Amino acid sequence: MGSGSRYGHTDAGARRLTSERRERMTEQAAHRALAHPEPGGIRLEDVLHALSDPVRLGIVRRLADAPDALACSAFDVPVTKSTSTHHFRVLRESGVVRQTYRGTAKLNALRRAELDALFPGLLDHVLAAADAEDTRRA
Amino acid sequence: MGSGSRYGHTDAGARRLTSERRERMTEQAAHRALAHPEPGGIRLEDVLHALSDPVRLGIVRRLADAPDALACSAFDVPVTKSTSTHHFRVLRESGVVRQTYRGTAKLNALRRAELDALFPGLLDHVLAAADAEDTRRA
DNA sequence: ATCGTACTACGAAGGTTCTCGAAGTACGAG
DNA sequence: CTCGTACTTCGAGAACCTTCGTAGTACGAT
Repeated sequence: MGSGSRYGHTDAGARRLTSERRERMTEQAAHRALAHPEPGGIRLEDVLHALSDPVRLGIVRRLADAPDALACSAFDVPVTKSTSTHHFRVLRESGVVRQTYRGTAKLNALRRAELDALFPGLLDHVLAAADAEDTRRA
Repeated sequence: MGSGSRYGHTDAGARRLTSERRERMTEQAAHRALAHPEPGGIRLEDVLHALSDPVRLGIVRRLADAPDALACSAFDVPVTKSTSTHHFRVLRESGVVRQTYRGTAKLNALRRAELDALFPGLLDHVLAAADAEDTRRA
């Protein structure tokens, strides 16, 4: 999980996610390993970026209310399967969720404890803010 | 400040900022009015998106430490003037900062009270998270 | 009136993101 | 083994973001 440069010509520009595109599914499934950032490699800006998309924020909110990990198919997202895959990957690579295979399903769990250790209260307040916005607009 | 569609073919896609590009500087300066979203029009996703850029987060952090409003030129951002203008506009249009003219300067102030009313504790926790990340990496 | 400082608008480049459809792989059930 | 379900990869398109340089406007001071 190196850091890829992004946007523009200067080194001071934003840096965000890297993808492990070169790892084919065959191999991924073989050793059942999905690349996750270590806690120390989780960056605030990536987390905020991940949460700034309505589809992904919806996924995270749903996940926060679930007692257990959920398969990708358990979410009612307004996009196709392939787009859904993309969003789950962004969430995983930013460190927001942890994904594990289980049979044909891929389980998703919020990395609550790790995020709380890094950024105390942040996730809860974002979730509360999302709820507050819902209430306000209702 | 309508909402423009963004990305892709479906209506379910993300929606974010609109720009008031058509207002020329002449007119802006004339009636000294910059478009700001009303408190009710501030959206969580826009705020998170605004804060997910390192340049903008830096601006917001500096602003949070300042007792008074600061001119754009008071910030030591690693980009050119025109790029800086862009970032300040994103911050303004997302509702994070309030901008007012004063002579040739444009003063920037965090919309703390309004943001706290909408999303209690969110801004403080993002700022704290940014500090925590700094500390951790030092 | 002229000058300098502060900020803006415009046009463009280059990369990223979100989206889709079609085809493919992995796994468990029958 | 074959089938169905779950998820992925690939290829593509459109919109968007960040960045820049150049040229321009606004305001205060000289």
